Amino acid sequence: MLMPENSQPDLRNRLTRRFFSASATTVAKRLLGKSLVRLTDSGQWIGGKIVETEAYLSKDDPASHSHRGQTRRNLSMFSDPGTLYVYSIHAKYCMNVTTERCGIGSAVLIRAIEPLWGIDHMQKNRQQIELGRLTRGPAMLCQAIGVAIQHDRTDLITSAWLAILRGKPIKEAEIMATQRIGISRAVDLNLRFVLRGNRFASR
DNA sequence: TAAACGATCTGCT
DNA sequence: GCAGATCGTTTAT
Repeated sequence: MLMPENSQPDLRNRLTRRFFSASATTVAKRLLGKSLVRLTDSGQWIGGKIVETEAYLSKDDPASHSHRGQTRRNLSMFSDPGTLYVYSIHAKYCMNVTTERCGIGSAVLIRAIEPLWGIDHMQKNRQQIELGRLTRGPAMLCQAIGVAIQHDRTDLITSAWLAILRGKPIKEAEIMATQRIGISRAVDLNLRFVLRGNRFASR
């Protein structure tokens, strides 16, 4: 399951702007199985495989931060596709990637990864040894890979330290759609996507 | 400027 | 499984 400690993510497999230029729902599904990687200050790539995402739409989605239009907080959600949107909630941070096109305001919340690279580094970041509680939730994930509010607006296509890479293709049957977690509006939309049976997804 | 509210997590049962 | 911590942003006064 887990990759050998010494294997490195291959930056040649980086996703393009085109990948993120689809609807949030499509991108949310397609991000499953991709690798989220971050270069630390000490020159080490850390991260893992995306196993859980949620789509937040621009229209007809009252749960989306963009629903009431642009504010200071959600500005980056309206940027070019492939831009990082980091927001704070409950004194923690969560990360999204914008989708579709500039000015739309749709994005995908990355909720959980399967730890693969730099596990020891992520454990230190979180003061958490247990793998099952290392990156299992959007705020845990951000803390583990050291993403915070100052990284809002980072371009995932060109950034030297943060990237998403292609992985083994995922079959539709491996994807499970459920209600999104922790929201009070538009609860009936099935916009949360999980790699079926993966132990690193939340819940 | 005050009050309320989260796209949450942790620690303790 | 549940109560409580925690703090930036939004909304009300």
